[in-house]
Amino acid sequence: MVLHSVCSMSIPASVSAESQLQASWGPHYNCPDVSMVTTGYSGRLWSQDLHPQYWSKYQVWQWLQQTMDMHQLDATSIPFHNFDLDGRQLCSMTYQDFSHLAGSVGPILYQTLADLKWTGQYGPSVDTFSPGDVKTELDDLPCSGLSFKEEASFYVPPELFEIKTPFQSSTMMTSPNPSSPDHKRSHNRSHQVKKHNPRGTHLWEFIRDILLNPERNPGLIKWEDRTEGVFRFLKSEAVAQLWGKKKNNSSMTYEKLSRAMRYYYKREILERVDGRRLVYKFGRNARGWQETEK
DNA sequence: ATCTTCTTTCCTGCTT
DNA sequence: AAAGCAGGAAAGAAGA
Repeated sequence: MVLHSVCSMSIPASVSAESQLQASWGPHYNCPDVSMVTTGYSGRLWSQDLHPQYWSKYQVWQWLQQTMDMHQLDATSIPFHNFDLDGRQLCSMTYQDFSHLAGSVGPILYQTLADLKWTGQYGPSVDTFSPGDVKTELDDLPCSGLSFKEEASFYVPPELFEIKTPFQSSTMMTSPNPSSPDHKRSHNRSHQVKKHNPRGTHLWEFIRDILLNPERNPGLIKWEDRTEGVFRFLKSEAVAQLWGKKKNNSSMTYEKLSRAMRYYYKREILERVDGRRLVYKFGRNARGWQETEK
């Protein structure tokens, strides 16, 4: 039980390239501490006695993470990099600023911070802003509350590039380098997200997010028909490796990944595309891939 | 403790 | 022949 790792957002001087690759920027991916925080939450979630005004950037991020967690929101639905702010800057943000920077989650963050500023703890906002206020049932899927542009603007499959965001550093510290199958199993699903998406990013979301970031998708997957949601794997094994890396499973292959993909047919997250190798199509239950969500 | 969900792993057979 | 597809079966991991 370690709260230290939670978002040990301080960036250690020696973060290996490998660990960077394993990291991701959101709890969505493996920020183990998140659930710890949730678990340990007992009325007063925020342990800092400091007024928000005096928070460091690190503390701002901690607060962000915990707030998302508390509201059972997927942390991928906000661009953490937009919150590279210290407490003073955070406190000077208006309601509109929050909405602008965090989309549909903005009001929740604004309200939560407002409560915190005036009461020093999480108060009525928890009830005032239930997740249902900003989420629909279908919103259980990450990013679904945002438009394509919004999500594409901030989601960055961390494995695909080496830019280190502050949040990445927090997660990378806690990701052991897997070397054995046993190891991989014991660590990969620890806590990524919560109730509505308990195991963190699903495979189809991982695929979707690669597709939504063509500028950082080095020819792994491409759209065949953007409006119809048809896409094709260009480097099937590379995608599998990335998926494996994300799950701390070094033995992932496209064969196994594709089996998981085929299970999506039944759930209508994917539709079959007959006769075409490596081609899939998003189904009616896949969310967040459309340019303009219906 | 048990159930459920979402994979992961392995497999056989088929198709391209 | 190799790679990919289809889908059954079993099991693991973790949340409810």
